[in-house]
Amino acid sequence: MSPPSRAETFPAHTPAVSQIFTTVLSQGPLTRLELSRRTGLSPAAVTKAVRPLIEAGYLVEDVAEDAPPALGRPATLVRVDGGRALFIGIKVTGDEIIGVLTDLRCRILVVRHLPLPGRTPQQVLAATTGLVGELLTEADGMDVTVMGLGVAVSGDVDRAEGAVRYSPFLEWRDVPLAELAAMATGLPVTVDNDVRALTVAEQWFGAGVGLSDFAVVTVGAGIGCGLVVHGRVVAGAHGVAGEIGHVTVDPAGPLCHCGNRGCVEAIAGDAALVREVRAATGTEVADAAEVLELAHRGVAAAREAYARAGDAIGRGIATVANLLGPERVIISGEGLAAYDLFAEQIRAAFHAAAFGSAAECDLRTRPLPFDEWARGAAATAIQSFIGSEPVRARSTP
Amino acid sequence: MSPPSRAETFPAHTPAVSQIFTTVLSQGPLTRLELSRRTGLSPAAVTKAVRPLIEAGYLVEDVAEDAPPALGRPATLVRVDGGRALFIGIKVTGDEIIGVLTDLRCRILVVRHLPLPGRTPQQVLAATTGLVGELLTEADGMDVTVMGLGVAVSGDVDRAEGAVRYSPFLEWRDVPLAELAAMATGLPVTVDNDVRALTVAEQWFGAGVGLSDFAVVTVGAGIGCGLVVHGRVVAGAHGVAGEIGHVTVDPAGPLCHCGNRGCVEAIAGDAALVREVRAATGTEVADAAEVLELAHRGVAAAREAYARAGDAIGRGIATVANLLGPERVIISGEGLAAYDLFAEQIRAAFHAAAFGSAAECDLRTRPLPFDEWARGAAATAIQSFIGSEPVRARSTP
DNA sequence: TTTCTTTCATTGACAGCGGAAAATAACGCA
DNA sequence: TGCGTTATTTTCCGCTGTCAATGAAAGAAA
Repeated sequence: MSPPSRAETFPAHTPAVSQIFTTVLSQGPLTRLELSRRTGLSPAAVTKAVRPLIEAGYLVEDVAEDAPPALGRPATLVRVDGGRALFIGIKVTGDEIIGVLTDLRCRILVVRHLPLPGRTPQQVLAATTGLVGELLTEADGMDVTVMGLGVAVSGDVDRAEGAVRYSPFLEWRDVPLAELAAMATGLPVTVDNDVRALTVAEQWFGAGVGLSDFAVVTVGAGIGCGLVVHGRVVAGAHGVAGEIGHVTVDPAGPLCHCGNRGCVEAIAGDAALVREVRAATGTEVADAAEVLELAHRGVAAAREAYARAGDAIGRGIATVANLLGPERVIISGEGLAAYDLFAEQIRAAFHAAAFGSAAECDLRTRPLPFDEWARGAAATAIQSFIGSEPVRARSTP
Repeated sequence: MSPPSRAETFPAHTPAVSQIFTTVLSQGPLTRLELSRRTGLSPAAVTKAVRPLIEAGYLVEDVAEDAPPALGRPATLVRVDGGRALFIGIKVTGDEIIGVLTDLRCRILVVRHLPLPGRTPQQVLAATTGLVGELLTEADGMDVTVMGLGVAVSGDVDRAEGAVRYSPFLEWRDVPLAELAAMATGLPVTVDNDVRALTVAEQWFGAGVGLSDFAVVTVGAGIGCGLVVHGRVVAGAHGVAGEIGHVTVDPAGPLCHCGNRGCVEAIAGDAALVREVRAATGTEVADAAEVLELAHRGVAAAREAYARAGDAIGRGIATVANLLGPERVIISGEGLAAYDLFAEQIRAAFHAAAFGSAAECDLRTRPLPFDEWARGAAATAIQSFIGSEPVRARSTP
């Protein structure tokens, strides 16, 4: 039972309050004066924005422990009370759904997997509802309310409407998933594309904190990319963006399922690795994990496949860097388990193909447990909860 | 002599005033109510924002001429008084500078060309000062003040600082051009990259009006690209962005001056066209104009060169569309004179390589007289004058 | 101990922006 | 002349963030 004096909603969604909270959330404990510097608000405005957040229990004060003996009044730190609210994130894949229970700081508390009986909206919705129920039961013991549910799905997703426009993988068209899930669970629901959700998580809680222009590249079964430009995740006018997987790197390369030749994904995706090793060795290879094992055992065909994959990924990243000039590119995804096998190739290809000072972009890798996809979904729920949705009038800015 | 009651500075740079003025400037004459709808402001706020703009003479009222007999009080249109202020735009090329005198609506009034005696900052500055002087003389007869000077230079330009970081073409490094030009001319000066300047012009006065996500691709000696994402021109963290010319479309293609193979520019730039035709026919070919003539006369080698160029450009545009999902791509540049020769190839290659609904992007061509580059420079000066510079605090948005 | 100095934080008066609602204006039409 | 209708303006009001001064909490100096 939470203290009755605390309202269960977030304080007013005024710009300053949202901005202050978001800054504390992503940039760790900060003093008010430091907040003032980072946000450009006056110290007075910071005080006024912090107060309701502390009263509502979302922020707490904290004395700096390892404070070096400094002159003047010691600063009090302000940090987010992660335990103040809980969120659930769900990632839908082809054969299972993964759910996480996180706190307000998007730290994973519980992970649950559930196999999918099928891929129809009804089946996925039923499984989601079940998994959410399990996680809610877990949350019951924690005396804190679950404030939102985020769902991440691959494909063309309209986040504002909470609808899946088209998901080739699930074979869905125009499914109002947010509405359905909200009805079934009673929670506020956000639905977003999986790569974009992961990008939000990186932007707020990961390697993208404090950056206004960066990219996340995921390597795995497919090759995906989330872009942050001018501090906002790029959604694309037609729901498609960040399709680095279908950037052509070699028009004479292997055929891709999209119909073209030499897409990054057709060279560096899991299926491509398996196919290449199969063709080169003549032996049956089951999956990417086996290719990885062969490569680590020193099998030349497998190592070469990884080298080609690294080259394609590096070129793809260079294309992103040449077009957008991001400060950083975060390379992640399940395929990163094999990072030692393509690291060198990625960097070499990137530096060869990056134009001018685009090469100064910081390439950084982050291991990505599969759960992180679900965490990304939770991050979108947190974003929505604290009301920092990007909304703008329809005029020329 | 301008009326003494009119202040020579723009009314307060409050958000609403800037937004209203920008909207009227780019979306033509509008009624106040329509402005309210387009900006999301209340009708009252529109009235209050419009008044000081009218008092200062930047906006004027206008009765709708072709008004269909409608019910109720007839609306009064509000439009920008182009004659209220003048601006000068300068484009620096390798061997000459081009200057335009424009009105507040960025309509070109006078064009002047001046050959460059050399490329040192001193020489370019002297020529610029001279050309600005000539244009100021022209302006003298118009009884209106020149309010700003914009300079467009190719290369890595830091617009905020008004400095040219690195221009390979001019062989400049860290030239504080804005400061120098301001000293020499006494005008407020903006300095920006040439393609970005052109993009600003399209965003406010051209085919990008009302769009928050689009791209401008310029075809000519080089292949350039300006990107608008989330309503703002992309500058790139390291000063480089939009380098579509150095996106690889064929790793086995011709060597590019950037050191790589098969860049768009290495296939579709003027130099590439000349080189290919020269190699195929064995005859001497002077420049791109001659290639164009040969192609129009039906010479196969020339037509094929254009076909390959169109293919490369189409693939490059598809890459942009796959990554960013723009609503529209505006194809422009001097090379567009040969558009009939590559139109088909551009579209075919684009549609083949665009992934999913990225193909819904609207490809549109705009002829670009060379003067337009200078007009772009003037557009940056106008933008700066009316104070809609994108400024944001350094926190996570 | 007392008093400075320094830095962090808060307060309270205040200005200005933008919103809501009501009033006003300018028509066609009966 | 009134009435309905749409556009615009006015009036008032709340809210947000700034400014300038004040308070708070240390260490340093006297």
